[in-house]
Amino acid sequence: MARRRQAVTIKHVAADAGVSLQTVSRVINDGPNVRPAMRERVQASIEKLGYVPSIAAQRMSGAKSYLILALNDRERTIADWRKREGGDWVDQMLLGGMLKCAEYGYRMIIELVDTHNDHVERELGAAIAALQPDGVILTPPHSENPLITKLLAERHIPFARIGTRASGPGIALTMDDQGSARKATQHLLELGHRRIGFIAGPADYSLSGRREKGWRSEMVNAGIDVEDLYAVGDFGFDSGLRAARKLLQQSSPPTAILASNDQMALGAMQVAREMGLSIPHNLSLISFDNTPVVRFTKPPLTAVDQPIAETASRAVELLIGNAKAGDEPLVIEGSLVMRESTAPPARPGNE
Amino acid sequence: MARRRQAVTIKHVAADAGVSLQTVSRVINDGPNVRPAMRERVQASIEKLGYVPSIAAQRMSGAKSYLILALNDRERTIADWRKREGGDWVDQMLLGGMLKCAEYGYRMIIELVDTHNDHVERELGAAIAALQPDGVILTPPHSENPLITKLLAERHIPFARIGTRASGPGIALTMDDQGSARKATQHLLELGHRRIGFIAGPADYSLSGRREKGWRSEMVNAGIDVEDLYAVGDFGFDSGLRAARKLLQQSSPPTAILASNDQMALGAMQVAREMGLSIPHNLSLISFDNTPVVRFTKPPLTAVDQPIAETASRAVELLIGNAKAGDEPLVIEGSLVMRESTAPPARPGNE
DNA sequence: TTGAAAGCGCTAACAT
DNA sequence: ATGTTAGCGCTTTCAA
Repeated sequence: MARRRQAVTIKHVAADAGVSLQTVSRVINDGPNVRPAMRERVQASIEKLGYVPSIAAQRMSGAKSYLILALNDRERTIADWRKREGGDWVDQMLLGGMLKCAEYGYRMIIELVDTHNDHVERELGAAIAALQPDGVILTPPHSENPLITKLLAERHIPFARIGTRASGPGIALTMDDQGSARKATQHLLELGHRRIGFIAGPADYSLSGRREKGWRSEMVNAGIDVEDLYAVGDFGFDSGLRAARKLLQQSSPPTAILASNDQMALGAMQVAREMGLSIPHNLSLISFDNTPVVRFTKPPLTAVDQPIAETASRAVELLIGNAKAGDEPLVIEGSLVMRESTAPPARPGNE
Repeated sequence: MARRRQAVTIKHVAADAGVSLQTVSRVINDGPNVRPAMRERVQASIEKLGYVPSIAAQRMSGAKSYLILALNDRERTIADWRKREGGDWVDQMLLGGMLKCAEYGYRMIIELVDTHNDHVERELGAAIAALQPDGVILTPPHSENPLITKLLAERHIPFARIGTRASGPGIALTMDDQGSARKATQHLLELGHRRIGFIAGPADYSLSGRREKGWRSEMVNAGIDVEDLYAVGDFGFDSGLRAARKLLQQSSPPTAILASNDQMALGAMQVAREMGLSIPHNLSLISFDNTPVVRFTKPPLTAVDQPIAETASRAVELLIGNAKAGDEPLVIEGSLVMRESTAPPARPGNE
């Protein structure tokens, strides 16, 4: 194991520029009290020698680590990767978060941690001790795990909680699930649908509740009785199958369905096909998430886009401190991406 | 900026266990010359205090950084993420690489670098200086960029080159493109196809050549003239469209097509649909890569699976040094995933 | 088998 | 405005 040393250190630069270490350090960190001439001379040496500060050394002397930890649920993430169903949550996090990190000289490290685990604290504690990140991004369901938020708060590590409105320490960011659900429901309403079914996500995700609430409130606003229009799934394809059957195999079935995620929508699609219902002619369908797969179904699905990249990007900015966090949760609006799975109901006003 | 210190350091452990720093260090690193009793005592203190060594400090004193850098092409990766077409290269790298890293206490950091850039060396040099990774994983097209391999070799940083057979410094790993192409072609041959078209990838990817070679050699073996059965694309959907048209709009079109990646296969599918050719009845289709999207097409595509996760995992093992690298490139075999896009030709023996 | 001392590259605190 | 000193947490000499 060759003992590898830094090729060119602050010392080399100092020697080359004929100044003290401290002056070089000041230049690197944009510190005050350096004459422009001096600054330039040092900068020139830095360029010449191709000097880049060692993060490890910077960290050692109490400065920043330039590391942001993105915490994802271990079990779920690995399962998604293995299934290869096209979910791109992690990619979008990287797209938004990692690129924003890079802008400021930070790196993003993905860390997988089990929420349903006695040793969350141990696992997370170990990651923090080893890496000493300058900030942590929590994704659901970690965002609402008190064990995690407590630990982070105690250690005074800045953190962002994505996908939650719950108050508490840390910066809360939400993708406006409720508003998006309203938009989707409105769209269906405007097309003339009255019986709009809803497939909810599992209760242990708070966003499931918010999506449901958005749908429900629009329905109530429109004066529509919501009875028999509600089903629950677990975000999996099979649960979408079951939920859609329940909704569609009744005497007066919905003419449109809003599914709380893409996989359940795929399940609903399958049921429609089995029942000989053509989409969008006999059944309109809108899904949540807008993962890649909805572009390739027949027909392509109208879907609520979750602005994951944008949200991750904002989270990083907030953590790094180049943006100010308010007291209220930061709401990043999603959008409804129109494709070909929605149309007016076949028999307007049917019931 | 609160000057954050390590919560529990090696000193605390030493004090708690009543031994010297050095002894604790030996225990942490499984060093020699520690009596079992001593080791246990120290271990107990470590557990009790929840001590985890600081990577920064370890790195500072010349030890490992426990960081593996995974280098991906910036432009291509970002474009893929933005397109959201379901490519999951990065995810599979993480699945294989990151999990393997975790097994040994390492972390994997994804780094995006432009290959077609005068300052590749600068960019990479900066990342290395800042992070001081213990190993680097190169993905195409970096794997064959001499600027990069040279830099890494000079600095004596262990690195793996994925997707190349080229000799040179570093560990070469390939996913057996040629063998996979042979398998796919054989499968088509066994089904009774003779006129098997091939859509090649762009020439600047060496794997394009290997895939082509596999197809060509099987065809020659079977005594089939390959004329008019070959087209080239650039891995994009549109190029698949063009290539398929060229292949299919001739007097004696192929009864089967092997496309060098999924997106081009999608293009071919579209052309078939336009021409009223049903898959697999009138045209058999096999694609390379097996990204998520091929599960959702109609019909689902038979595809060559690229074992990215497995390859990344092996690369990490080799880099960390828990496996020995041979001189020859390590070949990780892909597999043909059977779905519904292949069948015997409509009129057996047609030409 | 154990411990003490030196130093890794850098920055904060304190001179000058 | 610049330089000097001390120390971060750890590992590697070297000494006992």
